Amino acid sequence: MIDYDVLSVPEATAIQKNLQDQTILTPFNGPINYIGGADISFNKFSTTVYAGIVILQYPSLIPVGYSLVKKEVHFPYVPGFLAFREVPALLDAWQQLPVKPDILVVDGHGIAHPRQMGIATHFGVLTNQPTIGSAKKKLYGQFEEPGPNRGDYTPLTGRQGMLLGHVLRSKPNVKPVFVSPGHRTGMTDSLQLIISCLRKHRLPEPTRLAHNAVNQFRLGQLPEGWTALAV
DNA sequence: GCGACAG
DNA sequence: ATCTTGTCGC
Repeated sequence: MIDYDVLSVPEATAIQKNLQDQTILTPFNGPINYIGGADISFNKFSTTVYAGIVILQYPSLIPVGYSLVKKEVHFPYVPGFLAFREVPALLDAWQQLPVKPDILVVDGHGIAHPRQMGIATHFGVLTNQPTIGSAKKKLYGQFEEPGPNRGDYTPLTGRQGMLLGHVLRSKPNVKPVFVSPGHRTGMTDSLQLIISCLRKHRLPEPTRLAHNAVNQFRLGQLPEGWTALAV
């Protein structure tokens, strides 16, 4: 495995281009018993990142456990290269899972990226696992504001009008979220799955719970390692 | 040169 | 991303 911490942006770009043609975007059919949510948290100006993956039952969306890992990172945050900063820690959290979820929702974009290699796609290709990207802000592409009701959505397009994902109104009166396929998932199924994960909040349950977990972990409220919940 | 810019 | 008070709306 390449050491992301010592890469230059040009070298990272070359890696993205290489991983790009390994991406599989066929629709996800398989049944879903467990779905995962992945996110990262860190203190400003610190090189320590707190990564976590939460596992939820599907379709109840009841959390059954979480894998938390602390790691040092030196690759800086550069728009378009988020994966080189967060993927290493997420891989540690992933390997620590006793059982893998059927599909994973990553906080960030999938193919809605300049080179179609957002963090969800990058992580998916490396682990060969089905992933979906769910981001709070646009990185790349054009779109029209979706309607006001929960579930309303509009297409996110790139060069030549290529469909990269969707802009989804996850809740009334809040900014929309950006959904795009990561790896081994398609455009329609990824959008529908995220819609099925919406409850009372702006963010879909997998990433919302992952965000809560890594934040509590960073604040010392939760222990590192794998923790099974009593459900 | 100017605007955009995941976390 | 994180920091951080009050305030508006359902």
